[in-house]
Amino acid sequence: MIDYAKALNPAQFEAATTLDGPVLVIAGAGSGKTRTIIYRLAQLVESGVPASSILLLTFTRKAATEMLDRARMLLSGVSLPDGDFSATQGGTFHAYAYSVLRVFPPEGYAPRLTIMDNSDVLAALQHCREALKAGKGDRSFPKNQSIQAHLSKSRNKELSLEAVLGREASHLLPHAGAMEEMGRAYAVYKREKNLLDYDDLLFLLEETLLSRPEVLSWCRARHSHLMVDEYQDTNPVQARLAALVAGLSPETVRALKSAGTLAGESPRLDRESSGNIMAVGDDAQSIYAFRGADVRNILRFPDLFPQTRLIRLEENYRSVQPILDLGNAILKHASEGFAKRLYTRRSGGLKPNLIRPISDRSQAALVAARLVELCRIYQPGEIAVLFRAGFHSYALEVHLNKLGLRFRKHGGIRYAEAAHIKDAVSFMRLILNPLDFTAFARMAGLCQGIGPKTCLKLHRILLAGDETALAAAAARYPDLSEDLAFISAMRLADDSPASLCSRVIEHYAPRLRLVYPDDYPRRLQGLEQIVQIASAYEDADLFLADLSLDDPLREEAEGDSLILSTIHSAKGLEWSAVLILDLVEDRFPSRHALIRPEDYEEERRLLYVACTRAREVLDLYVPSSLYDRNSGGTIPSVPSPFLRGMSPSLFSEWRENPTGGLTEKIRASLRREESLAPGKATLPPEEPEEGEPPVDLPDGPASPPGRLGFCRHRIFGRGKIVQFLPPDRYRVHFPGLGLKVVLAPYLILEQTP
DNA sequence: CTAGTCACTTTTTTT
DNA sequence: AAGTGACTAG
Repeated sequence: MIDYAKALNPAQFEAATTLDGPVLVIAGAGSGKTRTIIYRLAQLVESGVPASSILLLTFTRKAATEMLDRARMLLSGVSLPDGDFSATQGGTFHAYAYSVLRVFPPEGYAPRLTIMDNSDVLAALQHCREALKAGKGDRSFPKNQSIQAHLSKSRNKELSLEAVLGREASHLLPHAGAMEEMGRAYAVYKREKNLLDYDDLLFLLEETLLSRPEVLSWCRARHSHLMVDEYQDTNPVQARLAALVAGLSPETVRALKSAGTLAGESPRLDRESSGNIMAVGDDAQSIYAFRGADVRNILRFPDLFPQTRLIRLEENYRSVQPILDLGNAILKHASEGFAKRLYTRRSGGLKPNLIRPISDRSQAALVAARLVELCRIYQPGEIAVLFRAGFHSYALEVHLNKLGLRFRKHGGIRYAEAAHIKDAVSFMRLILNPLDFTAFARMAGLCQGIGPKTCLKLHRILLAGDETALAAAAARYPDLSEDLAFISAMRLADDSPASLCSRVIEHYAPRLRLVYPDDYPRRLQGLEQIVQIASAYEDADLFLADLSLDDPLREEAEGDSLILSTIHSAKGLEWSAVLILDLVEDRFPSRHALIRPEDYEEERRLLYVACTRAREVLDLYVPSSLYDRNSGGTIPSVPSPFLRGMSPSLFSEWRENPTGGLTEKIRASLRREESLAPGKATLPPEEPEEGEPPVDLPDGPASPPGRLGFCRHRIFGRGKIVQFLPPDRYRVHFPGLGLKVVLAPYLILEQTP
């Protein structure tokens, strides 16, 4: 038997041994959350709950399998009726939704559903755009990328498109009608072709569970115990799905859906259900609001389940105290007061390093040198470089390649979205789903002489279902004829996913050689890899779904590679040494997050998440200048407002000297140093200083008189209004921060005498 | 209609 | 650095 009381602290013990009823665990960063979940799994199985009745929803399937592996190790040697955790299902909400919808296809859909990834959606939107002639010749019309982002946001946040645009892209409001029209065309497109996008998975599952009691019962019977990790990052549908499966009545969920909250209503559990749900999360680590996640979900969990037992894990086992001090300092300035203070019993530890390279170019060199140094102390897999956005690491990647340092990049481009993989996959998709126009277009487009128009024509023939007519039309294009013959042969073959895969590659390889003559071998190797992965599957459609949902191709040898990762992809992970890049304004916080206070706060939590990934070493890089692709030169940068004004005692400060070495700076804060520099005013975000804005500002076109003058902004402080941008924005110059465009409601105008 | 070239912007984060 | 739009020659 496992000695749970010995292995866990009292709070963890309580969480791991509370097996019935709703539980909410608020787990601070590094507080042993994973450990607690693992022990609870073990405890559940020990107490006789079949492993197959436990559903573990996490943010990646990798996180789920990792937990299950560790649980299996824990229970090895303990003989149990059903100790095999492979029976436990775990993964994302999306993967779970697919697993149900696959068994119960929604009304109007054929049983074999194909899941679209990002680029498939863009291709589909392009198609709709052409069909509708939307925004033709209009340069101000949004790009597909942006249309996709806003349509999806509108669904996930459950707001009208207009509301979403009004909040974050009001310049697109004139196009709201056309965008909505495209959205409708896109919905029709998906349905006709039997395709689902990521959002459909969630909403169609909800629709199914609400309208078909037998499916709901099936789900509840299948999984009596539900655990949801990273609950602070669930969006409203996800929260409703979890609540439904856990036993909340469909009526209650409907009320929740229409009102957004349960005002006055008292939630009801269905009698048949167990109400066994454990939500785990940390409101201070909520970083997915951009895709509709709502922190209020975790705060209101007890309203949904009134009998909820609330457990807090507060002791930190991960980081040394100086790192926690910085984390606490970051949260201290947060506008919503998180009553949170991380502490550890670990004593000692180094202060985080605050390093100021001369430019972002030299930052890459310094980081690379530092990584070499750290590799002498830690395994490469114990070291990570984190950054705000995928492209921030490009310069570093070049350097690492030059030095021959192996690294793995997390986040950014997905392996499964590489062109050659998508090519091969589109053959497989077409074999499974003849209606999949997206795949058809991709395949046909590979053939010489076929463009978008021909493609459309051919597909129309294909839809009519006349095989001979299609063959006749394709006769003009020998490549295509071959492809079609190959596909119909494969449809009859009924191969295993792996052999299907290898036969597709065999067929596609000559084409690959023509299209990518330069790196043909590398790409072919990448393709062979997917055969390996496919061999783990019994059903080809499951394999393809996972390819879109989980990117299993990303797995590679770990341990001997450094990790480069976006902060979002670093969620839930930890390393001995963590280096954070580009802590300067415009990059971190991202320039997109400066307009609305709530976005700005999310950036702050993002930095908090990044810092709390580190166990022992934490380096923060603040380059003094950034390469500017417009001018071709470098421009001075402003340190991130999250760091300005922080006590210098939190850091060891280093400055790059002209020879490329580092000099330690003793007890001088960024802020002091900056205000010593002549002519450069500094404006710490939370306590703005008064400063005369420069007079030689570019003046905008004529604006209503009397409206210009000075104003205040909660984050940026006092600034001079330079230009009024109808209908509701101002261009304002903030001393030390430069020009910003700000929404009028966030400004307090000063009276001009 | 396709396919190639050129200039231009755009670019957060994920399922 | 990649994707997009416009333009032109076949």
